[in-house]
Amino acid sequence: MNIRTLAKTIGMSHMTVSRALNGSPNVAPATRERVLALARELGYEIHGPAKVLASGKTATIGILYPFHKMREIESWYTSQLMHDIRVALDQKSFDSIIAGYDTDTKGVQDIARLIFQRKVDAVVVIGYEVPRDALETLAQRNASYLCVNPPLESWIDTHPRVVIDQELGGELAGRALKDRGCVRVAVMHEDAPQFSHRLVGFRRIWDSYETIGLSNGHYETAYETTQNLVNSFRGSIDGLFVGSDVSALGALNAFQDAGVHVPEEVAIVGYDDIDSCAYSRPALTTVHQPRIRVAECVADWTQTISSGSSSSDSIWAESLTPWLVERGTC
Amino acid sequence: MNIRTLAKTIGMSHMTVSRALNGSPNVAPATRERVLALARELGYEIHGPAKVLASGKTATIGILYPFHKMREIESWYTSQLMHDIRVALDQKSFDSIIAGYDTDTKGVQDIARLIFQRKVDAVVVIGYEVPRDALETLAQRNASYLCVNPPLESWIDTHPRVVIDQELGGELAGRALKDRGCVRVAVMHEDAPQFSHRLVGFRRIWDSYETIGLSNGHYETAYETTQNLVNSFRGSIDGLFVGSDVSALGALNAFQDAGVHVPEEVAIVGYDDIDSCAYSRPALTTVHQPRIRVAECVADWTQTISSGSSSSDSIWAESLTPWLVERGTC
DNA sequence: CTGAAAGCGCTTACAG
DNA sequence: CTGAAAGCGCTTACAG
Repeated sequence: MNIRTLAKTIGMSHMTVSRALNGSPNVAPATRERVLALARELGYEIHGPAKVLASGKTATIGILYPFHKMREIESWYTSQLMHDIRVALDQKSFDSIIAGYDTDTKGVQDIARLIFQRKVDAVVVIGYEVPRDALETLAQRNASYLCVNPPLESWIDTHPRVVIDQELGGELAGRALKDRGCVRVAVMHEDAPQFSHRLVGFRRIWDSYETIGLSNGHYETAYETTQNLVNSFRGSIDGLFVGSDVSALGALNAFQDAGVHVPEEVAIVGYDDIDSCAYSRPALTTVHQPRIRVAECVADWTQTISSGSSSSDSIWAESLTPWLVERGTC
Repeated sequence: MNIRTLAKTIGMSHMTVSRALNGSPNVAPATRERVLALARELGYEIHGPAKVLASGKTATIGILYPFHKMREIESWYTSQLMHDIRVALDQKSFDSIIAGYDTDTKGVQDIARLIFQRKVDAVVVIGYEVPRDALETLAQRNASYLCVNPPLESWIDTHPRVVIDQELGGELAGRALKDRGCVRVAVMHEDAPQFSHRLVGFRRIWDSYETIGLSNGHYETAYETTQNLVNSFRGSIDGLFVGSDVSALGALNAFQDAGVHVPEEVAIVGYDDIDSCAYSRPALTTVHQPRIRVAECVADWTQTISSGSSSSDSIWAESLTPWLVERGTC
């Protein structure tokens, strides 16, 4: 059943049917009613790809996330964020194609593909480690795209984005430790760009701190790293800022399993505010990144796509503020 | 840049270019090389929707999950499962459109839409609460679809599916409690169809048990429910089987916060084996549902789609086995 | 308010 | 192994 046979059985041209189906104002109300009723009755469904080919619009948006992360289910925060975004997009009647990208230069192809192949109207790129080339490619070809939690290098200012203030986040974590009365603190994180920005804020509060590297963001890695260091930590530090909640949970458990009291002997502050922060004992004090607001921003940005105002106008940008969630570990 | 102008600049018909791009064997190797090289050099990208319109294949699959669940981020298990499936599909070169469906009759439209509009070749429907109508609709229209963790009513036998043995799962939980030496146990779960199947298995081990209802699957709900009952539980039960890990974590924390020792006074077994089971203290003993194997099955099933053998042949079906993961709570 | 023409960018037969 | 024709199911101008 296509639009032509539908039109034939109703007894009008397929053009009128098309207009009625698409809610064009140039249709007599009575005509519209008949078309809509018959279409439902006969179970007519529009052929999406044909519509896309003719109209150029897909009503679909790509959500891209750093793939190595998810393969290892390392970042719950990103996982939850993606779903918040998907739901927000759904409410604007966009379907979402979710896909991963490599964070090295190969990722350029991953990121550009969906848009260049016209499978989507626009693309939301999540992550602190987007290959810069990918963004430039998108910009050159005049594609619609939005960076969410992008790298905070200065070149990002040229690209549409929604960012969360990482420096402030680090500052909040540092202040929490300070307010609790800690005097010697450490910072534990993997080697990824977002952490250096958080540390800028952290340093506003703390002149000096010990740094502990993590080879990745897995719970087990943080657990083992902490376990190995627990004796040297004992009495030497009384506060710890961990780059992500999953890692913070690993550190917390390692401390407690070794008989170190949290927060009495060591206070801990995490980052992200994933759901499981509330499940540990003591529950994890952390810096909240406003996922829902990010998703709302993405939905708002959506208005931009159709109006294709990629030209001279100012770059679409939104900056959001994190906040501290005090629970039991600090 | 479309295929015709590409063909023109190479100096051959666009048909030959199409064949070369699609890896048809009926192309001279030398020709293929030239086409591929030029296409890359000129940055040609195929127009997806046009290809779909002409060929009827989208190279995209819909992944559908029960929406009310995710809106409340109630089911981490489902969330993780979806990503496992997406990655498995990605490796077979399918893009994934992820969407939610209502679990009442309205969900029929949600589930059928992507396929009827030809946005996807097939659909993977996740969840214990799929509206039966939706599956019948899909079957009638000869659509390709696969149920993952479907309701285990007998009518499901008519539909392609991958199921996990729920009765066995419940039995494993029951046995774990028994083996630990528990004598009076309770079961705590929300009112959803999968739990009745698990209880069938549980009853193979336990003739009688107390039942505690949960109004939903949120952590807080299980926490509060347990908190309110903790005094009557004390000394009255020594084992608890909770329908999902998130709820089990809530119960565990409520017990411990009230000074009840786990597992000494009350042993707890959860269900799903989500990541955060390992983060609690004691870590949660639970029944593992093999997500990765489910995703592999979905990827295998993918072969079915093209061969369109929906007719007489036997229904595609796969049954997987859960297992117990012993940690600290039982 | 409605319709006939042309075209979106591919692929599927069908010839050669 | 290569090409000219026809068509996939819509929408976008353009007439009326």
